Amino acid sequence: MTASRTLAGDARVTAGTRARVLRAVDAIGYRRNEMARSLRLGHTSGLVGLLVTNLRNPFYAELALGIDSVIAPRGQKVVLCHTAAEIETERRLIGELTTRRIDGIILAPAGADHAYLAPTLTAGTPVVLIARPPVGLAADCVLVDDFGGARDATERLLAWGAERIGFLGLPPPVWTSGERLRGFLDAMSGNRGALDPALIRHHDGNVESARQAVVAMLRDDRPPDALFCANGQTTLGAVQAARETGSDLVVAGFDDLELANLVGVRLVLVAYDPQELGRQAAAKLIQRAQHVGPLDLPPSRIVVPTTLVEYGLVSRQGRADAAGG
Amino acid sequence: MTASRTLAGDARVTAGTRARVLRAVDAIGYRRNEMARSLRLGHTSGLVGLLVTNLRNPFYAELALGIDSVIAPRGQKVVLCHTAAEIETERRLIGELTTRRIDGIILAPAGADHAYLAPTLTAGTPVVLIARPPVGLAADCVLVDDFGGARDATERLLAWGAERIGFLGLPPPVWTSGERLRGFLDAMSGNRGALDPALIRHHDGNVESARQAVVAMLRDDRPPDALFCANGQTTLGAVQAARETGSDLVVAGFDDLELANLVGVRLVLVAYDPQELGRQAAAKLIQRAQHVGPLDLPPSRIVVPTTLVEYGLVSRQGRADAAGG
DNA sequence: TTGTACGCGTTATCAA
DNA sequence: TTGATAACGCGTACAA
Repeated sequence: MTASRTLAGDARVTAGTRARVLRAVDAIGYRRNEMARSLRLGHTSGLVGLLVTNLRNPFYAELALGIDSVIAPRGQKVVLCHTAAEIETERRLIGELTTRRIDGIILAPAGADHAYLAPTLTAGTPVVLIARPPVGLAADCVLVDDFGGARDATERLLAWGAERIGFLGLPPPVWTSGERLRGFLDAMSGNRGALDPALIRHHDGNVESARQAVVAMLRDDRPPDALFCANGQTTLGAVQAARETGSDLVVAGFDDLELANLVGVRLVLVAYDPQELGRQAAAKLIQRAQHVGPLDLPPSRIVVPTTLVEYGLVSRQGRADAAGG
Repeated sequence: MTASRTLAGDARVTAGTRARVLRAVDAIGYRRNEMARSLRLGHTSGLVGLLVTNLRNPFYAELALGIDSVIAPRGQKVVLCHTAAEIETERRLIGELTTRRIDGIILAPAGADHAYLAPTLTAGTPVVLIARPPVGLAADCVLVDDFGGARDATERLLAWGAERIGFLGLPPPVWTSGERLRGFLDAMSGNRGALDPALIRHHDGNVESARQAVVAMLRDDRPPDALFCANGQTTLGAVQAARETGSDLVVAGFDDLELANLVGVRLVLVAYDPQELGRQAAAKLIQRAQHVGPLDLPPSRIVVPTTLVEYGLVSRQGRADAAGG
């Protein structure tokens, strides 16, 4: 129909007919159907799937923002899916997304084995893994420098003179916690005297379980004088525990913290830019979508760097007291 | 084709042919095209658009989670769009979403006038506004009890014995800040002596501008002894300023805070459940989609309640010191 | 400049 | 039980 040409901005339409078409469009509130358009044109959906395990973690909101900043200028949008860390949910959602001809998937995987994604990749839907490397699969991933960040933070604790350093994180199956433990141990290898295997502990993953674990450590006969916390929730719990027990515990942890300078605990935190992870993942997805065969380009592993941020103690009088007193 | 019937689980297919179809499907990695399917069936996209002004605000992540918890069991998904508080971007995104036959839109509007949404509504796409009521439009909305929360928190400051209470928020065009100012003034009407119009101020919206504004107030000849902060960023800045100047300022504020008990400032915060807003908005969207005419059901205004949370001062020795010393 | 025919991938309907 | 045909709304190619 001529209407199609008019709306497409085709020059071969009389000004008169164009006006008539536009008037009619306005009258009936016509909007062209993008689904039908995509079907005819062989387009994909213009949607990028983002699957996350825990939307409450502000990390994922920042991640989404980074992705959006790259894909929105191309007219693409983010479909946000919450897997609740359930592998079955993750698989089902991936299936539903691919049948909608999604442009690509950015996945923070729940499970340790990602082989089930192979058919999705060979079917032409690019997948980029976030925060964990692929296992049993050749796919792109964007990681945080978990090992280096943990090592650097631990070395800072040693430089501060810590003599008994503990480690608290999530149980081993979680890849990031494992890497952070490796980084911790690497730093400690230079000062084995400060390392007591009994001070390497794990907790459930929420703030409260971390708090209880740290309280238990602090009330022990030989409490640590410093603690490395493998994730943000752990750090929150540790800070609460240190204040609650009146301990002088010095804390290192992954993920930066709002108001960290005011919590009354000496801290060194591993900071990184979650938006940068999103930007890198989205860019890789776009690059991958432009290549036809999945193996034109070898799978890449992009590592986002970390930095340390120190927080001393701010006294009630407003002096920054870096000596920890 | 018989393949369609097989995949649809139609009973009128021989076990033999069914097996042959499934084998072929497996061999070529066939996935049915949901876009074509929707076109034929007259379905909508199964997507709900969520447009937010600032993804970095954790409020929106919680909101998305609440929405997802209601729509995911129905097979729907959230399309997340970041408007960056730009009205033009908001309008463009809404246009792009409606052409994709989106099931509905949940919008945290950037501007004050929402009349431009009327065609979208009459075209049959339900819209629910979040956190701000519609202006120039008959549409559903889900609000926080901004007025009541602000009033309650201010009354708590008065009950604590505050004698000079300031107000800091975003400039008037922001509806929520206006409501919170109304609530503040309502509470103060019972104690006009504590009210000094010179202590009602506004700032830009980020933590740093709030901090500077509060430092200025505290260094004034007649500083406030308590401050109501109209949003979360404001509260963060105020807490920093109070600690930095060594002031005994007591702070009330909207939005709860992580580690609020440790920041060394006596606080009363207005808390609410952002997930509940999301659930309510999604439920309303679904209800609206089930009614054909836009006016079968009158537009509703759902208000989510708030609660107060008090934080005293925790001394370094671990005592909770509710007297503020 | 405008209208007609066809096909994108799928399913409803009817014929075989 | 299976295969053929038409149609969902749109855009391309060609005819008028």
